[in-house]
Amino acid sequence: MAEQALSMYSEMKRGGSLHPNTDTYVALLQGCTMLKDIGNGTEIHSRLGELETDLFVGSTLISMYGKCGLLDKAHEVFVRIQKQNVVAWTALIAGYAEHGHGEIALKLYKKMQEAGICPNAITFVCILKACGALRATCSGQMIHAEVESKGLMQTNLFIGSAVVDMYAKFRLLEKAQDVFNKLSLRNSVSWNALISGYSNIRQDQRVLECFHRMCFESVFPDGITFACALKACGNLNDINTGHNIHTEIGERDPVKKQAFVCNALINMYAKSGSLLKAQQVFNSLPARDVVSWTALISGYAEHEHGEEALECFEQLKVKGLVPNAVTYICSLKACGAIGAVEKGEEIHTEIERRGLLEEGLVGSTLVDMYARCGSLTKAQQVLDTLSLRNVVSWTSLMAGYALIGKGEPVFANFSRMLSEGIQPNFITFVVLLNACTVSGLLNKSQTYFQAISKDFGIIPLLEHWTCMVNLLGCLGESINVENMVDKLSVIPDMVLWCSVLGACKNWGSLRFAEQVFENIGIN
DNA sequence: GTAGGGTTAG
Repeated sequence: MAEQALSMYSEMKRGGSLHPNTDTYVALLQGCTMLKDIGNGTEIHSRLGELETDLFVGSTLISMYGKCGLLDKAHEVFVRIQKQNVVAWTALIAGYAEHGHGEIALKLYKKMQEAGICPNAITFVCILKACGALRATCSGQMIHAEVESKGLMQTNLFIGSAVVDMYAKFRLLEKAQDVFNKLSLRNSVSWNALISGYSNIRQDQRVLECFHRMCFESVFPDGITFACALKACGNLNDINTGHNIHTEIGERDPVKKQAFVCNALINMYAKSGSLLKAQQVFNSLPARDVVSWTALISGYAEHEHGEEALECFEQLKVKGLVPNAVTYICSLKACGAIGAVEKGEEIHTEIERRGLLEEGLVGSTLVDMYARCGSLTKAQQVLDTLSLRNVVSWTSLMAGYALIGKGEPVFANFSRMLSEGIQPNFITFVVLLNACTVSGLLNKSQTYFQAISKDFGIIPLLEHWTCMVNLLGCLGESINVENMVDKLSVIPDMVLWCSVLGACKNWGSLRFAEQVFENIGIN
């Protein structure tokens, strides 16, 4: 439709005899908005002349620029409109709300009311969205109360869904669920608002419960519902449900053609380790975007197929696609896993060239890659250049030193990390205790072990006890191992028992080994 | 006749 409108427009320009009216221009600009065709949109705008200030044409222009993220242009048009009504205001607010400028959206909302214009249902939807994105809980609750008092919650499904979505974005899922339960009508959008909320806080079991419940209540899931459900299956390793959903999608024509649904399928199989299925779905796609490739790379990288992951990384570039930050992160993980340091260096150069080093987890993954490959000098260099050094990047570096048997730099970097005001996490302590083991430092390890709870308020976990048992075992402190097992504040798992048995084997403590086997229940 | 909801790779 939109394409047709634009080709009619070309025809009109060629003929030169047609005189489009406001309706024609509104339709044309809507076409450009749908196609995100800002080139044609701007050209049409330049031909408008006086018509630009018409309320209908002007509002459509604001919407077009707003949706395409050209907010300054949207604002300029808004100012030139003679008498802005609620539609013009809302179109402008929507633009800001949709492009991460919730703060401005809220300010405009206030100004609109100061100008004597009352918000309507659509304005509320936009402003609820802005509150959700900003995590503006106070304003959000006030707006919620206002729409409630106007009785809009029960009469307008858009509003009901927007309120559920807002609380979900606040991560107040109990509240979101509460609002949802009180809705008199629910459609796929209200369900999706709730489901995506659970999905974002990784309540994957809840996601699937909602999914089934929704189907039971005869509300048809759409592409977005399927995408959330598949993500949950991947996280839960629930390949059965995932496969059932796959079958269901195959029977639903518009849904199975949506790119993001197909990508969610690839991801589900890849995450659950069904790499063959992931590759099959991938191969069957008519068009593959960078997300499809990245989902596949991630699957290979996480399941010990580093070579395949890097092969995909090359292929995607051959196809003319541009890797993004997530693609680099997954590919670097593959390099770290198989020790492909040269490939890692190549990717590093690419990241620097494209200015992506500070994006998300790119920097810490790069440190981790060098550390795993044993290139500690490079790892240290990268860490030093990062403007934001977090606990993950510090710990990765320290783990790398421990891995090659160097304890001293682990302790030195730990001090530097603390002096920068970064708090260690439980993995940091695992690394520190391992460093004590490789350096044979019993006293130091005991100091760190005590510091876990005393200075940092973390309860020592299984992993920390295992480190201590390993250390005592290495040093031949068999009596201390026995004492430690008596004092455990955690329920031992097989990993810990194996460490204990390792210590027994080192020092020939057959008697204690027999006790261990009794404990595990093997005689 | 102009403005509005939920989504995939880390």
